[in-house]
Amino acid sequence: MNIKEIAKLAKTSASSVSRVINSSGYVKEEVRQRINKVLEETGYRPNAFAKALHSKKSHTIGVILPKINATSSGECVAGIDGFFSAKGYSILLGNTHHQLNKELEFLDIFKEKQVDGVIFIATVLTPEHHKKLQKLAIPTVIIGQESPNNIPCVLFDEYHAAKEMTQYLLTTGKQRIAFIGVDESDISVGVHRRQGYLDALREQHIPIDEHLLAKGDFTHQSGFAACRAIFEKNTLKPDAIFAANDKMAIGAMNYLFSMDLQIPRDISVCGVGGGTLAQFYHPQLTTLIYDYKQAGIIASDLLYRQINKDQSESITAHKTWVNYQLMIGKSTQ
Amino acid sequence: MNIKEIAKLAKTSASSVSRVINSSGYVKEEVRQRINKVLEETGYRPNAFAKALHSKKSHTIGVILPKINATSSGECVAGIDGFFSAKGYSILLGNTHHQLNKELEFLDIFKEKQVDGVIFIATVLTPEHHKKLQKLAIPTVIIGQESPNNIPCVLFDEYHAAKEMTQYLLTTGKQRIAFIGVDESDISVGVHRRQGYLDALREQHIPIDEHLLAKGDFTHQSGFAACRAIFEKNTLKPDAIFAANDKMAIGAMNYLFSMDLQIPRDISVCGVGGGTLAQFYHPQLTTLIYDYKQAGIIASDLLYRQINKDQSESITAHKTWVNYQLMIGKSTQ
DNA sequence: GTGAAAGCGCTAACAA
DNA sequence: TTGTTAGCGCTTTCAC
Repeated sequence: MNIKEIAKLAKTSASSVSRVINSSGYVKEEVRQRINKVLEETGYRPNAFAKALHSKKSHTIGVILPKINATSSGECVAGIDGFFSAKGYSILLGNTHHQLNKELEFLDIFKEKQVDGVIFIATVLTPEHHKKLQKLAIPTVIIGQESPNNIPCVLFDEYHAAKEMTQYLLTTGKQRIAFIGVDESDISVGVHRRQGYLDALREQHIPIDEHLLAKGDFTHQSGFAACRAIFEKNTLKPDAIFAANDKMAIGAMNYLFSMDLQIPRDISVCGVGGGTLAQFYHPQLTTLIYDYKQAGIIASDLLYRQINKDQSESITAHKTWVNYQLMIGKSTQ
Repeated sequence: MNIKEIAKLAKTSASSVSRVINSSGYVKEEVRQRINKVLEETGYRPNAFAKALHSKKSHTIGVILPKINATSSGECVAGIDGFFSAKGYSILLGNTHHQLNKELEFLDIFKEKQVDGVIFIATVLTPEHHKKLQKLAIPTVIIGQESPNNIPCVLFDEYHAAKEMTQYLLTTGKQRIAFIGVDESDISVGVHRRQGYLDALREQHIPIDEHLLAKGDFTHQSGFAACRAIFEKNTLKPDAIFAANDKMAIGAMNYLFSMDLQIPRDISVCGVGGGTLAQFYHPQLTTLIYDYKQAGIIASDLLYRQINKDQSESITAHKTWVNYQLMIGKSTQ
């Protein structure tokens, strides 16, 4: 069913039908009613492709993310979707399963599908990414990593958050704080969070003990393993564990439970994230809350303005920071 | 950059460029190389709209779901995405935030955007849904609810799963098993899970005590509240609590902890879901595991076959069941 | 082997 | 007010 057939049924021309659908231009009331009736009866929907082909607007936003079935991504997408669906845009999903080449592929697909903008929930940004992003010339916003080109990005203040968490642990009297981080290729988490931890210790003149540092890969299992490694390596056990995310913190706790240690009586544990896992765990996990949904909304707003920027608009800042919040639970004391 | 410009740069015609891009028809090797070179240099991507306008295929699948930032939906989408992105399709997201009218809206949008198929992760299906689905005439698969039209659906065997869980609780010697369900408008969860529970009790000739039945709305808070209501209403306390999902189970546990009860020593608790929350909770939650990702994959496969059905293909069954698995944790004994 | 031309469904400029 | 017409970028006959 196309616009011409509708026109024929309503005994008028395609243009008039178009005018009625888009409420543009004049159509005599009588004709308008005839057209509306046919529209109603047929349940006709204009073909978005033909429309987009003409308008060069797809009203679609591409979202690239590492893992859709992860809390942070899910929240982010919820925020993006909330913002954009209210504005009449749809979300095209690009789930990379943490494969870098997939990210580049999706940028190509999105280009083909003529998305009006791209939101990139990034983990690792290679020079190749930058080249491609530059070449694409589609409005883009990055969440979670800095970009060297001046693509706007929405960032979590990992450094200060981790520092504040460490400082908090220090104020509770902890002296041997272990840190479970991730690989440095992830700048935000692997580098900045660890640096915040290190600097907090340094400022209190607490020597860094390399044996208290371990690495995981975001999973419970790796948190469990990292915690075990730390315990087996140190005769002088840690009195607190700071994991770079909640899942690893909970993995660590599960190791501690298996060793019959009580939390927080024997040892404090904290993480980063602040999802339902942390909130409803028992004991409730002390964590840093990042509002991922909010990040999604902020990114959407930045993107939307880029897409509809009027000439006079002043240049927006390239970096926007999302606030964090230290949530003190029952897993530290 | 369009195909004509490419043609001009390669000193040939649009047709030949098209032939090279789609490897259809003959092109002299020399010309082919010239074209490929230009393609390479320009990073040209054909406009998917123009293509789709012609082929009537968008290579896009619309997915409608109640809440993207929920474990089950996220897993489902991950499964769908895994299947379809391998086949060269993209996913268009329709996040309804549990608003029924949004579901209908998305069906319209998807129709406009010419999706090749729709996967509907359903919560509640009204007659209006059926009417619309029928009218759309787009290949569709429903996950999680039955459809009266013969739209293929992927179902979780809620009834037998709930029954088996209840039977398990009975074998552990429990006599007063409370049930925290949800509203009956959700047939799968609200009706079938409860029915499984009720029938398991009936078969053991255990009288149903209305005071042991409560309702929540899937949230932790409602699980907490429902559990409190049950405790306050009954002088003879329950010895087990079966919640219709894990979140409510954990809400219930948190109430029990607040009453200084020990789990499972004083009371058993179990849920349905089997995500990370259940798996890594302490004590590990006894639960029914549904493989949502698998459901997504199965649904995708059904949809894919519908889309590319060859005339001779035998009619597929309308209902496909996804297996469940009883995971016995440490929250019951 | 190749290019000109028609057409996919829609919008917008233009003429009536 | 209305209808005719010319594209949007691509694919696909159909002549050459």
